[in-house]
Amino acid sequence: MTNLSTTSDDILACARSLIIAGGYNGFSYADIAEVVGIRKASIHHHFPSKVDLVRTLVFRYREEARAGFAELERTAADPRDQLSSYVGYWEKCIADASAPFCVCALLASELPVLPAEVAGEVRLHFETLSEWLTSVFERGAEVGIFRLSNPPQAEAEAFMAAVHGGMLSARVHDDPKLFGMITASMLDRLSN
Amino acid sequence: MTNLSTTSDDILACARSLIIAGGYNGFSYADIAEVVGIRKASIHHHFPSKVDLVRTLVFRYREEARAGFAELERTAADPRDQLSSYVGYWEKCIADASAPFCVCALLASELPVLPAEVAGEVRLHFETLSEWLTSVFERGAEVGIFRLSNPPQAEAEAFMAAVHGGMLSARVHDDPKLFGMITASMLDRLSN
DNA sequence: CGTTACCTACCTAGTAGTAGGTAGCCTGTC
DNA sequence: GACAGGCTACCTACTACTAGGTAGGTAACG
Repeated sequence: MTNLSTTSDDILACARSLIIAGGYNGFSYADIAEVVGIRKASIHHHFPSKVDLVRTLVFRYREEARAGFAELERTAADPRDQLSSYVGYWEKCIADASAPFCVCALLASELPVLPAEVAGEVRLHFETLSEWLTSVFERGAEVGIFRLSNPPQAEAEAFMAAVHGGMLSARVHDDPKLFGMITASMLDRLSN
Repeated sequence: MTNLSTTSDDILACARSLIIAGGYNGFSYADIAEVVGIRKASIHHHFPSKVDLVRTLVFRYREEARAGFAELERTAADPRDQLSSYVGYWEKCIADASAPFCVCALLASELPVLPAEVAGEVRLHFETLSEWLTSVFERGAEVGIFRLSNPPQAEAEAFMAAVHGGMLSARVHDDPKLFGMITASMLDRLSN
């Protein structure tokens, strides 16, 4: 049991799901206060400003993602396995509605109106993600598991784009399986 | 010269670019008023509520898109040409920053917090788009121009997802060429 | 004379954020 | 062991400002 209060974690978790639903301007301190069961002013005690809150939130998200990639490097058997574990993770998040969208993908869409500090964190996540995917595609091509018609970086970027666009399509059609269909189609082509 | 005032068109055009930048909750009547050079209250004369404004805007956007697809059906030589004209259109919009994001893709990301009327319009656009893309892929497969490893619908959805995700990546990296790289990678695979 | 397009002036509700207070809990010191 | 000081986590009550929206007036025009 940690000696740190769980309230700030509750605030972060709540803010995360509110951002996933409607982005940076889609929620307020009042919304969080109601869900967490705390007064608006008390949130300012934990996070002086909204920028502090969201910057912290994205920073943690980024660290979690990085840890997830490291975990996949250790556990997954080969590049193909790594990719399908990655999309499988998202399929689960979308299907059980626990996190039906990537926080950073959502924030990225409103990047021009985001406070600079938040925008910077979002950009860093995209770099982390595209670097990891590129390394996976490179390894897959080297080992001969993937047959790529384009440079690994281009394939990785296209794959990443399809994942983010897939989240969007699944949201619009309110159909988690659509995400699976799209990512499966992307994975299929890697060895044909 | 049309006998309709141009002010309401100015308002719509302004709102469109504001939505492209930051979504539904990312702009206000005050923002529009300042750009168009009119008072806030005067916008309510043309569009009683924000929902009216955005619903109208998305409806027109949807009609424009539909007209664009019809145009491509008439002018483009074959399915491959249609797809590359489609992505070429977006490449231009992104490169000259005239409309660096699809209005409906952006609104779709905040779908859960969107007013129902607007959400409905957005969903209709996605249907229009995925139906057209599916028909293009079907025709391409029939004629033998495309060699698909998955059903046309799955390929169309993956293509559409990559286009939307590509806009996101181009925005994050502030690099219009990234969109071209991603879509080129998608097009390449259709005949390999 | 009615309609259109705009205006000023306003309203209510909500926004992020602040000031200042209180209750509980450690911790160091006599 | 008692107690003072400081710290954390919360509170009520507020500020300044912005949001979308309204009431009612005016000037131009067919």
